[in-house]
Amino acid sequence: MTVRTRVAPSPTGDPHVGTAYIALFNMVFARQLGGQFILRIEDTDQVRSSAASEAMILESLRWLGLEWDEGPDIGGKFGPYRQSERGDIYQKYADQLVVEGKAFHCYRTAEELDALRAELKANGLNRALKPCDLRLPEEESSRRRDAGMPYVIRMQVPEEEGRCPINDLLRGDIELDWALVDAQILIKSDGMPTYHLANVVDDHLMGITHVIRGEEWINSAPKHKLLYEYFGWDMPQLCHMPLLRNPDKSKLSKRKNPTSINFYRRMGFLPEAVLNYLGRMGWSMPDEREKFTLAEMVDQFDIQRVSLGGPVFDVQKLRWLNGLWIRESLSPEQLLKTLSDWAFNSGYAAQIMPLIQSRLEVLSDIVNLADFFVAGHLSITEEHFAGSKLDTLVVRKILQFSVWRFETLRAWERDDIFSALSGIAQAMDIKMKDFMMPLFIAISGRSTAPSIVDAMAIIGSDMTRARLQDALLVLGVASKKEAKAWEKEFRNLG
RNA sequence: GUCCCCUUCGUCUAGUGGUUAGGACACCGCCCUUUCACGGCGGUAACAGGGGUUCGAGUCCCCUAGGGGACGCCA
Repeated sequence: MTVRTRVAPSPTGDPHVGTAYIALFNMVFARQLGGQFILRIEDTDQVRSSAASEAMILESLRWLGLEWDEGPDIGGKFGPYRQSERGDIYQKYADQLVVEGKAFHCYRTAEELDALRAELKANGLNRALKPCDLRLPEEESSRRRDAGMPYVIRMQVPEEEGRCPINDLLRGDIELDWALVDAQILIKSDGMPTYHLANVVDDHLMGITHVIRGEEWINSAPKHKLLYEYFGWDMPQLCHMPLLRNPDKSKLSKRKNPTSINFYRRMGFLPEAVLNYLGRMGWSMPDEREKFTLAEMVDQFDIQRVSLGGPVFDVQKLRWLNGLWIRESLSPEQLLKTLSDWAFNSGYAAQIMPLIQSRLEVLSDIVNLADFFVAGHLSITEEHFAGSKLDTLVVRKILQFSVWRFETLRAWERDDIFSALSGIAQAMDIKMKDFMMPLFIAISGRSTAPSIVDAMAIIGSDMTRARLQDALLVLGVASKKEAKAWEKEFRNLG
């Protein structure tokens, strides 16, 4: 028996706690039954990730204590489906479907697709785009082909009404409407496979027997099932886990919560505690104990004990559990080692030294100079911003725009951060000195501190974001009306 | 809007036809204590609503409501 999970990379390499959550349940499920657990980087979209961001994600998952098996070599190891090494294996299978009439080339442009969707909607048809919608007159089709226009390979799907039964390990049989299943693209115009094709082909080649994934995938299960049928392959048993939620019950998201494993690591949570907490999301030990190790979870695991309501990720309870781990599972000697491994080591602390050396008169000054490098949330108030020459409204915008800009930053490095910030300052026509003041306060808690851009790079993107958002909370987050206006203004900054 | 999934204290959950509906976080009170924390003891607090089935329903069925998700050349 072989279980797999797929992790989607993010440009900055920040692994989402939701990813770790799913990975944990995959691993525990597989290990309990003595099977293999395979982790694969999901990246058919070359824009999203780099080798560096993938390495970061895997490193974070290892930090948590997750371990996975290599799995069979199907033409490439972990990593993106770079066209040179991987792309062709999917192309082959897609071509096979085309030959068999189970997929077809589609020359429709993005504009045409928009129009077709709008037309369906205008006609009151709640139906996905079907092969018949996409069909072009034969001459037009060949004209585009001869002109060398880009095309995609789409799968054939049933056009008639009907239901597709899907079996879920936790929910039993579910029926979905074929009407909602579109002629899914299998190979994009750049030659890369989509998740749907890669997923099915990979899982088959790797002999995957069970797929545990997030609930958001339920709706695409019919496509996957159909592909298995087209290929004549056995379909793995599906199991959809509930989605982790924000306190407002929406799907756990970066905008409302720190979601990166790296944030919790920087914050000083122990990996054992984080994993323990994730294991309590939607699952409980038979004896209801709150604290348990990964090994204990593996030992006692029963997938049927997963409860289906989407659990709210409660940082307060995670803090309590982490405290329990610190108090009960660490000797004073181990605590010291844990602390130095965390931040008082030559890796982390060494980065700080060049920034503070010129400011130090006596060594004890370090506490006041560098506290914010090891702190989590800072306790700042409105008064901290009193020294700024700028209007509070402008200060709030600076903070918000910075947060938004950082969201699109590809790499979290000093120079990129600096140019992002100076770009905003210039566009807003604010002197760099005045522009940076609120950021100094948000990040360090003071208006005078070592280079704040360096500090941001050191404390990491999630901690930076969290502190900026804390500051925004102090000064007042944008109201709905403001948010709309600000977003427009932000876009126009260029 | 359409389809799918979900619904026990504010939050995480136990519960698989008969329970005073249990535990944990948070909150409140008391004790311990030079303070605070830890720890100990106690308290407030939940079966979304309505219909069935049944001697009996948090547990099974139906309807309604609410929440979430999906409707991409993203995964």
